[in-house]
Amino acid sequence: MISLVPDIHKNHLLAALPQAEWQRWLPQCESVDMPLGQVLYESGGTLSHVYFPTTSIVSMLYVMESGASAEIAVVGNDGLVGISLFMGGESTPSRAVVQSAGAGIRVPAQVIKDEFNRTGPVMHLLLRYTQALITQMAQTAVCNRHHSLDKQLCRWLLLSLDRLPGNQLAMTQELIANMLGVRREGVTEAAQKLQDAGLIRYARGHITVLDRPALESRTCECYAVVKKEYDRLLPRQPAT
Amino acid sequence: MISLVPDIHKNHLLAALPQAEWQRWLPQCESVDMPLGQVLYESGGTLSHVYFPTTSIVSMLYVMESGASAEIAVVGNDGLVGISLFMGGESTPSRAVVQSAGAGIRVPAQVIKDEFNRTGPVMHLLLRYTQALITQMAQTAVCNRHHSLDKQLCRWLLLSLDRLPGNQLAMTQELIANMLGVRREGVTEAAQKLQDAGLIRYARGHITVLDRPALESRTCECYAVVKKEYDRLLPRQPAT
DNA sequence: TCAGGGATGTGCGCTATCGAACAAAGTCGG
DNA sequence: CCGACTTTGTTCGATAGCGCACATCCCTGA
Repeated sequence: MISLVPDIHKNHLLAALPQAEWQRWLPQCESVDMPLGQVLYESGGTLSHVYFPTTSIVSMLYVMESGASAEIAVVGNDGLVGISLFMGGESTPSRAVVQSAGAGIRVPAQVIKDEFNRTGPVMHLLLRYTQALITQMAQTAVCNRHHSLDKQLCRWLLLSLDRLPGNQLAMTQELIANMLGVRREGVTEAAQKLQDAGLIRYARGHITVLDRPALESRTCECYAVVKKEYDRLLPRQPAT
Repeated sequence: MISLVPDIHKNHLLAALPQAEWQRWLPQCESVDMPLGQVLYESGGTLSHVYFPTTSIVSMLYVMESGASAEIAVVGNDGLVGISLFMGGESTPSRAVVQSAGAGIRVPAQVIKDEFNRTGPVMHLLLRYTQALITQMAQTAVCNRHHSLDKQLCRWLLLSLDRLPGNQLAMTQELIANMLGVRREGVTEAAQKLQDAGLIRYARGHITVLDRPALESRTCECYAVVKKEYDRLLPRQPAT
């Protein structure tokens, strides 16, 4: 019953599967609301479901003993949250938090494990997605090391934008600072530069991107590396 | 013929496999020398073999347009180089370089793919290893963001040491700087502190760790997080 | 309509790290 | 044993980002 989960094609990963595949587990899918700040899982915790965001964004972030945090990767309508279920580890030392409110589709953990273990197209798609995620994490490490906050903010905006419909995102500077692992004031300053240059407009937790190409020209190479790898590993034409 | 590749048990990943598994592809294994600086694969390049280091260490690093570099993960006798082969991407945007000369075992790409596709214990072990590697990369990102060079150097020394036999490593400060993505002078300074404190001794490319516990107490939480996750995902008792 | 609180703006001293230039010491081949 | 090269040590000014304190602004709800 596709009517049960009309959003299923809004998640690129699900959309990329041959019908025959996802129709099998469609009955197990469930549309869920994902409010800002919701913690999908805690560091070291077990996962009851896998989440496929459709109009939301989820951050994988690591929270240190000191309370400081850093984003490791971002997942939106291009992917899924909970790879450790099929990778075999069952948990990870990071936390998954809804960073931009919206909707998603969730599937019970056992269902995704069973699908994975059929070792067919689903497995290979999930593995390719995992590799794309690995690239994102690797590039985050590089970017954290070498690039200025200004550039990192551009990268972050673009990565988020790519994973949402539209050119807006609801996000305070405070939250962005937590993701990037920097001070809120630093984000204020960097965002101001972008606003002064006419690339974005923001007000009290709402950011609108006005000039995306300019944003791309201001970011570091990291954004392009990640995007290219996602496009390579997960082409958007529907399989079949 | 185990005599062909006597070192096979020196790689923990291989050692963790049930005999029945690796005996199947043992004939395809090949002991190789891995000299310092050898590039196992280039960013975006294809892999002809998968490498299981035994007494060597391999760094996955990303080299930026500017020439600056940063290590993403380190692989030693605990793992393998070339996960993209079975993850389905065939390549990655990073480079794999031998960081500490030694030996390893290599297996033709097709063999590892075939083994993986049997979807048995080999596959699950490789996936769990991949998840451990993911944790390492994630923690690298966090560490790059928040921790001082001093602490990062300790983490790096410990991670390297864990992946080598003995308590020595052959490594110039210049090379370490490339891995950490910092200036060589910074490494000199940090290493001096450690030497003054009697934790290590180094001379022209040779580092001896004298007081490992002290090193562990000086490092950041990142080391323990990674180690714990490796131990959890890849317990050392031989399977079967 | 007014108070309260969330969100953003600003200034200031501080520190880690950078970039560059150069010195000293150890190693190796001839 | 000598010279060239590699490796390590030192200094100095520049700078990005930090931590803190506080000002301002604007939305919301009573």
